[in-house]
Amino acid sequence: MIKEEFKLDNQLCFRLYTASRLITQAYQPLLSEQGLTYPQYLVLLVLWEKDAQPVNTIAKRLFLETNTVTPLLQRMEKEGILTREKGKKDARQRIVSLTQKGKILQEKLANVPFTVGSAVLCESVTPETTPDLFRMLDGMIAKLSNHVS
Amino acid sequence: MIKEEFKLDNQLCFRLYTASRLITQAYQPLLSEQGLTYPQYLVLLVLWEKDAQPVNTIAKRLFLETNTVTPLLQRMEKEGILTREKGKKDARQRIVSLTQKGKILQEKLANVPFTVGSAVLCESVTPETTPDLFRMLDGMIAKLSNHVS
DNA sequence: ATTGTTTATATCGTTCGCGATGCAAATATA
DNA sequence: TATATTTGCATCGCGAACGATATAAACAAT
Repeated sequence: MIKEEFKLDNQLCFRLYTASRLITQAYQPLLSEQGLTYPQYLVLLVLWEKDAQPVNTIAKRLFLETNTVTPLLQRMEKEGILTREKGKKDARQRIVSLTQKGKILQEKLANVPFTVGSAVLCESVTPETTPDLFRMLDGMIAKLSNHVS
Repeated sequence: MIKEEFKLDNQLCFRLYTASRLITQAYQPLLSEQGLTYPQYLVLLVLWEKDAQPVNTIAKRLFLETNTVTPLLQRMEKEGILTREKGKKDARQRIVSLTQKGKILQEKLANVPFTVGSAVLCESVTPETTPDLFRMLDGMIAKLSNHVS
């Protein structure tokens, strides 16, 4: 018999990995209407909160490396969603700013959070239980991201 | 001011996406010692539980598409971890079986679940709270995977 | 038996995610 | 000021994920 700790049904990571992929799939049809992918949507969330940020700041906010974010931003620039301008104070930086098209996308995607939200709600995930879920995920993220840096 | 539902800190999916990536990163150094990636490790978990399964069964167990799993299995076959033999009853199927090398990997990775487990435990994720976490993730996975299929 | 449909995999192209590496600007140090 | 180090970003290569498509075997219906 296989050891308990190797059973797939006992794996936290597999659950997170699967849940993450399946929710992303729930976003996909809504986002692709606007020609977006999920990671690109995350970049938009960051920039809608605060426009004109350097690459590094965006990457850190998303817990990603710059070598992941740079090509992603390049694709979005090619789509006319944002601009990447050389920093004036620090010429090494690239300041990423939304274009008008990028700003307007927020309105076109207004229904996305609600649509996806309702696709997730179930017996065990309700408005009452999500604070607990958020706490646990935030705790893990804090622990794991500190361990690295 | 940005709408609440677009704030990154209110996003469930972003938390899952981040937690999933960060835990996978915790596995990475342990797995790469044996030349494995995390998805390859998941395939091993499936096969250690039950050897000699067709591609489709493995894919379904992992909530993945066969066009993701096939190249993954091909790489593992090249590494001598498993074999992919044409099915005898049904020649369309490819029966995936562990080699001796693949079976022995379980012993070489014996410490992985514990190492990663302790990297995740924190104030809000404890042996007492993980059943709740599992329930919520399982609920979401069930809801989302039914909606698709 | 012929034709059509379904099923099990495989192939291809695009987009991440990230380690490794490179380069130029900024900063620190001698 | 000259040199060394650090920092910010880009490039490259590989391994997933996945949509679209292809191919061959199994099965169904004339």
